[in-house]
Amino acid sequence: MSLPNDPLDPALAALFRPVRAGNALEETMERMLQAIRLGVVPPGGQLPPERELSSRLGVSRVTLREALRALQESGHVESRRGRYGGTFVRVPSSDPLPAPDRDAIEDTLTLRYALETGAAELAAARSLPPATRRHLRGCLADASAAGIDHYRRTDSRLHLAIAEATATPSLTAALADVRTRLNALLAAIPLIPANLTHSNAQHKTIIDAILDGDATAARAAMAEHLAGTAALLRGFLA
Amino acid sequence: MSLPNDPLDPALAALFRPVRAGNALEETMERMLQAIRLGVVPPGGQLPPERELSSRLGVSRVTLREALRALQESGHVESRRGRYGGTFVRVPSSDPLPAPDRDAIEDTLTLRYALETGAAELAAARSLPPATRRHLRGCLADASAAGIDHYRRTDSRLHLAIAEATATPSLTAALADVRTRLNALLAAIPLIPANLTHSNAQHKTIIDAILDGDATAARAAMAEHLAGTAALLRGFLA
DNA sequence: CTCCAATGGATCGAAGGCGCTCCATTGCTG
DNA sequence: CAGCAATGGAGCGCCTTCGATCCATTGGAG
Repeated sequence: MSLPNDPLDPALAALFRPVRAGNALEETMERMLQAIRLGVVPPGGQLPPERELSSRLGVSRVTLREALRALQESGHVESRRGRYGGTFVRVPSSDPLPAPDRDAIEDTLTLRYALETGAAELAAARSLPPATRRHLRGCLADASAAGIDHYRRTDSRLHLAIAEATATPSLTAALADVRTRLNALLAAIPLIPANLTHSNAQHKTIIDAILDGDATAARAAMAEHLAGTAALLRGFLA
Repeated sequence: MSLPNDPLDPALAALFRPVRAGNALEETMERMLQAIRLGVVPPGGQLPPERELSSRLGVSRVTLREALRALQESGHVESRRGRYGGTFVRVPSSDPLPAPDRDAIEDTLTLRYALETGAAELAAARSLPPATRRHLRGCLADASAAGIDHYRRTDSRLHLAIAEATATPSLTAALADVRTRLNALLAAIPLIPANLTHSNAQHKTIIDAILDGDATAARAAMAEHLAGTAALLRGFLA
């Protein structure tokens, strides 16, 4: 009649995980940093007005402003008052991220594999509207043209664009999360020009397959692309 | 220098989504209901002690107890005091779930496709420990033996077991979430014996492929299995 | 029979977060 | 040059949630 609660069924552990990601303030800061680090809001770019942001994040304006004030003091953003004022992203900001442990690395890489290969396949299987096709090509061009400074930001945007192409908000959100975790890992290893060239070629293969509507090829190309990054990370962080 | 915030970049929407799932109390209730509905804690089974649960859920005991009291009044659980007391799951409880809209259906089914096919492939690609192999066979047998009353619970457990077999906590958690959303959809359509037989055959194919270590076959079998459910749902809820 | 350990039950003060309202600044518009 | 609109800045009272502590109940252990 009673369960063996000692080793605790892994299914239970999955369901009885923490309900809230902790402090609302910290979580808000984390989100804003995500947007900056992923390059979704580029350096110099303007964040949405506080009233809109707080509403989107489901957080009071008071809390949002506390988060923004902290980011201001840490030099990530800058606020200007008055009409046509706003909050702006300041620097490319190379913040040191905490080094994750081995289990967390495998967890991140495995979840990433499932989500990104799935997204690539699904994007290829859909009939993409012209605007989406343009966006994909644009992100690909940006990533190819990016020097070492902007590479990871444009790379993140390209991968996010693929997720968006599936028109599945949950999938995009999940992938944005895992991407943030991945960037935390990538921050700990050097960016080698040879890898960059290699990645660009793979990106082109992936996007071509998606635009061609070849789901199998898109999945395979993505899998190969991810394997490269995964091997690199395991090598540096093992 | 400023962003086109009007239609709002979908990537921004993905990042600037709500920080907290709302009320801590409601979220806690939802989690407990998940555990009950997914059959992770079977009818008559005992929940972990309040102190442990509140700690796992990252919620104060006060809040957890409020949630439990609500579930008690709705007849889902029952509490007994004293040593060897505890909180126990009461009935199979057929609660009516709110009907989701069309976009939510596609969102759920698409995310599910990405996660479940990924999980099947990854589980097959791993070298599974004996205990995991046994667990998979056990869940398969339970689902096959289950009558119409217990089918969806055992089915949920089987799919969760596949996710657990990947040894990737994030993936298991994500899949548990999407499964809950799926069950909300399934609750709105009838369970047809013919589908049940068909599903059981597909389950066997999937598990066999996983135990054989045939990743490609596992993915394909899972994709076919999901297509059946998806078509059924689209048919009934379109 | 007594004690004890494990569980649920209850209360209180402190902190976090929210909704609301009003203020301050700025630059375009007429 | 005066007004206005859009933005950031700041304060107040309320509700939720938390952490800690103590109480109540129960059944086995000694």
